Amino acid sequence: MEDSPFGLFRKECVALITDALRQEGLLEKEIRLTVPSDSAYGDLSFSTFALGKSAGNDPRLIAEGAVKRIEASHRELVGKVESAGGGYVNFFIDLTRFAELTLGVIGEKGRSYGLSTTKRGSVIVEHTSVNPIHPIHVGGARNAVIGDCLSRILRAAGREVKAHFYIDDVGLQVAQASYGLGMAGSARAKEKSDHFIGFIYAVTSCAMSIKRLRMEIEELKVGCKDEEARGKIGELDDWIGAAADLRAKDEELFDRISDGICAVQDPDSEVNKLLKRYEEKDSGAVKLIRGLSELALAGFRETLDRVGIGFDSWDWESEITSWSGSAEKVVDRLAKTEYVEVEKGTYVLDSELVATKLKLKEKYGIRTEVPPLTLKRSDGTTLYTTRDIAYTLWKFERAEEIINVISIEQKLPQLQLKLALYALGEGKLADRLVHFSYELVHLPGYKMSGRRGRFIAFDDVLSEGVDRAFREVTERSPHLSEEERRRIAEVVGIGSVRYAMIAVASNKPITFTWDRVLNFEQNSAPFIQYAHARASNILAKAGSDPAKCGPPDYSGVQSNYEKDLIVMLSIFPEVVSDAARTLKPEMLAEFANNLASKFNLFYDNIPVLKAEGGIKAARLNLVEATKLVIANALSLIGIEAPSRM
RNA sequence: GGGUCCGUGGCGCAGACUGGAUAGCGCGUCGGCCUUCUAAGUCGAUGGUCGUGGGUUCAAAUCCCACCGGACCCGCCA
Repeated sequence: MEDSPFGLFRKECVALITDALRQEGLLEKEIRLTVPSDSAYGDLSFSTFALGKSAGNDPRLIAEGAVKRIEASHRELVGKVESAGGGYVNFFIDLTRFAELTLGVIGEKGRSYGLSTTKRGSVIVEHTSVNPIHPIHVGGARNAVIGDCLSRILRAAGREVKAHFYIDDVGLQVAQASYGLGMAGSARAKEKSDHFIGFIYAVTSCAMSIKRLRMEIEELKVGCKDEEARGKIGELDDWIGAAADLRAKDEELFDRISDGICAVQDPDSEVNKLLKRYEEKDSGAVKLIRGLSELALAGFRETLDRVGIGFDSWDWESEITSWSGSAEKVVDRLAKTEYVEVEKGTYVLDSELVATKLKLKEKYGIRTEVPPLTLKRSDGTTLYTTRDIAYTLWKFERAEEIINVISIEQKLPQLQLKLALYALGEGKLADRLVHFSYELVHLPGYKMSGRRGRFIAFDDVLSEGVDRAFREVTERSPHLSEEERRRIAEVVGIGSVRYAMIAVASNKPITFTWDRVLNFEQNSAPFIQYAHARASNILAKAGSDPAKCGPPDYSGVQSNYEKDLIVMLSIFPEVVSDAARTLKPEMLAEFANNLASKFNLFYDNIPVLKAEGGIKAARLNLVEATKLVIANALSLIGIEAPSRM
């Protein structure tokens, strides 16, 4: 790994403490330095408590001895060294040299500062992959933003990344929506096409659920099972409520689909037949289902383009898994193993047997029985996870590692997928398959449900964000042209949504509220963008020829404001590699926010344009470097950095 | 019922992988700062037994166990 400026300082500290301890006859095999809780304790520190414990010495004496040795050694970036706290060796940066080094490296590398130059192997990041039956809602938005940020960060860390969108057009839901679309006749989209499909799907699933529940309730009443019937009636009420909301949006279209479904004896079996025909590539089914999927995808592309999310590959499930026969082949291969049973015409993988026989329970932290996985329906069609096994093999022909960004709800099927790979003798692939799971986005008061048409669409969040940003920029910068205010509003509004989606750790649920997502104050994209705009403004006012200030004098850059800023800039490459290693895109958001915060303190306390000569030159370099690193950090989370706001 | 994840001031979060010095930040509330590089900023005040109880350790928000609370999963859906 190439060294960040801070990494060089760390290396020097490690070398100094190693040498000192060796001279004292106390060598630790691994030196671990920590960043102190307070900068009064230095920039890195070493704790001698553990050494004191194992060597039976007083930690304080060890620390004091080490400091004496280090003080006598040659130092480059390390300035002062102190012992403190009864067992710490605290290292302080020599700011003049460190500023020169850090700002020199940033100036030299420019936009590539923070990016790794080492190539580190290929990886497919599969993300978003929203079913083409409704628009991308806020839950899918979280997936899309996380996946896109992961792709950007891994790419920055030297991985050869391909972003893939898996189009699940062989799913039952798509068949259902397509069945409804068939009933809609000549109705065409008046709105964005994926929103239109979302409406069709919700109406269809409502109508079908209501019909099914009514029949089930009848049967239960005939059988005198009143208790169960009451439960179903509650469910039915919920669907009827959803249906009423949908009907209010477009009565004519609603009635056409709803009446159509009422007239059919068994719509569920009709949907299943449609799906079967699609898997068999029947041309009528293909036309209908592909037509619907394309409509939805056109909408997705529009939305994703707007937020700067692009894909290297759009993978049709039908082509890769069903029509190519690869899913069928997976079933055949698995059927030959001892793990698959044929029950009532279905193929079932005994996941539990795979886990126990191949001793995978401990590896995957499984403490209970793993439920079996049905591979094929009794009508011969395949199930999602089965096709996903085939798709996974397909992806492994194209990359060494796979990261699937899929919500936590699919934890079990993702585990079963790995177990299935092991059953196939492809355990090595399973080990290079990562399920990057993230928690759901909840709505306050009700549960999101595409089937009921109850969700908040990503498009609506973006529009609202941009509208609010436009009002904000108009109020603050009325002198800018409308065109420029529109452009800034787009960057700021969308940035704030992206930031909100990425800033919370992915294993924590988010409760969606407009004010939280569209926050323009601290800990938000606009806050960071604003710091960037301020830095840009200083540079613009400084003019194009900073060289006339003379050579930079870094000995004049000694305040804590400047120091904190420089240290922050110097750790950026480490933040990128840590975020890539631990798959934590939120680290970039946090870093950018902290950097902006440090810059604001510097901005309010340290004059730049009014400084003179070499000091002015040094500060201008610092501002330039800050502007650059903010932009670099933001670009890794897909947020643009405007120069005016 | 079983499993997984989460629980940090009134609200929203960071810190937990890799234990270390006084637990950080934002919002909110109250009070300041624009004749000085854009106030989407900033300063001060307010507010926390880090869910509870044990354990390990020189040292626990962090590791282990139990319990409580919430979310999610346990389909011939995805």
